[in-house]
Amino acid sequence: MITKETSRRLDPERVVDTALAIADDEGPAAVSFRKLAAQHDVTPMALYRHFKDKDDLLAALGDRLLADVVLPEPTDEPWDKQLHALLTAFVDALRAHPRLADLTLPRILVATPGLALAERALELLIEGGFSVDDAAEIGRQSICSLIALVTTDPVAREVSDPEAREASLRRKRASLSALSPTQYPLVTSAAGALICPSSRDRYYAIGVDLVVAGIRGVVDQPTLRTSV
Amino acid sequence: MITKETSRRLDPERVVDTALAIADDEGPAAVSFRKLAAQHDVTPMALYRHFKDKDDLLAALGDRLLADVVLPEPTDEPWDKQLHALLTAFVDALRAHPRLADLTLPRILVATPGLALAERALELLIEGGFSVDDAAEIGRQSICSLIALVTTDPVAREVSDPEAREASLRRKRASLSALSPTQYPLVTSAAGALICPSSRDRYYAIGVDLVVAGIRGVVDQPTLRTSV
DNA sequence: ACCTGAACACCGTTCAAGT
DNA sequence: ACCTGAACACCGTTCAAGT
Repeated sequence: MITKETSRRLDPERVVDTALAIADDEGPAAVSFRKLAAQHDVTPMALYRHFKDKDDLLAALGDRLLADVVLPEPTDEPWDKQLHALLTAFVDALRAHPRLADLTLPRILVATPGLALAERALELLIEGGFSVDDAAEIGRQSICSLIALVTTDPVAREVSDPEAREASLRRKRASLSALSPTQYPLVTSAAGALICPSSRDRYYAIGVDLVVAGIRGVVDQPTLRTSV
Repeated sequence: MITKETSRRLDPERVVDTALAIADDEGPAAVSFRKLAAQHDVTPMALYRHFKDKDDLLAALGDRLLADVVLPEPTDEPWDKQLHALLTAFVDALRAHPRLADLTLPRILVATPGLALAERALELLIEGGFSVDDAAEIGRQSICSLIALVTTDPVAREVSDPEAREASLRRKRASLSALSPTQYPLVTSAAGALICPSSRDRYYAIGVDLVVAGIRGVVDQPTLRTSV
């Protein structure tokens, strides 16, 4: 029994692999059908058999990231602790690909791992006392915040080239230290922390803490009571 | 005394005006030097006298948005109430241009209105009990969250074309209602709220509330005490 | 200083055609 | 079903040149 790989010269999964690699170090804008085709010894048009258009390819990248989310098992801890663990799992998956984190948003309610995440988040929020609709709204916004957290990861944001990265940091530092300390006393004295956080782990820990603390603080808050 | 407009055929501010208009309804990617040049009866290359490159043009757009921020006067209310007002002012300026909100992030510590906002935010956070460095970190993350809030504004996100918008909403609703209600009971029952929030004002109100509640909840929290 | 013209090295995507 | 070839309508940007 011989493999029937006669007609399938192109494996879509392998195309996504190389797209992921390109996007990781040059950003999603640098991913092009022409580049991918060249790397797979094929005409650009061949890709259209496997991806409807570029958006479809990027959607596949988003699905890849979501597939890396490992949901924590339910425990008997309070809802907010479990939500914290759930959101940390989400962030942990995205952290590996900071430039692509955005791509997950439109895929969450489509890809299976995204749906599982959403379902569990709603469960916990409702356990926390939110109505179904409020849970949906709060959950949506929390996910957006965390994606933004990853997207703006100050460590990974710059180009992979470490020398260009250093140059950009120096430029930022210079522009801040050129400011008048009497006009902007706090901005100038916080320059270091504003430009680059002390540690990447701490950055993400604070990010998730802020989101969960926000949710905890907003239960039974007047804004949610507003009809409309 | 006659106007000396002999040599300046091209007014950079007017170019930014039309770039803003294009970006507002087709997104920043649709802004091109060639299109702008055509609309101003000039060669694409003429723009390079006024903008170093496309990034420089987009930076000018970011500055435009920041210029619309109207900082509230300091009052004698508690720090968190004042911070709420400050962040609301920021969001209010960005809301007018949801597709461009991202462009402000790299300009905040550069443009004057952004610096004023940052300085005031740091003041209030320090008044709230944060160290200078923690205030910087928390402030940075809060701004990122709010930009994401605007960027993902579910009402304005889709194309301006209201018919295409309706079609996209229908497609999303259909994809959610195709899910198994036994497997995803909450996602399916919250479908409406997940796809589109009830009101735009409420959406933004909840967004700012969440951020401020998060900050309030995180004062004196263990994560911030971690050295490093 | 400000603008033009031609050119280079890219894009996504359509359409008709091959096997 | 899967891939090719040629073409269309775009991009940003460089370089040399005009006034």
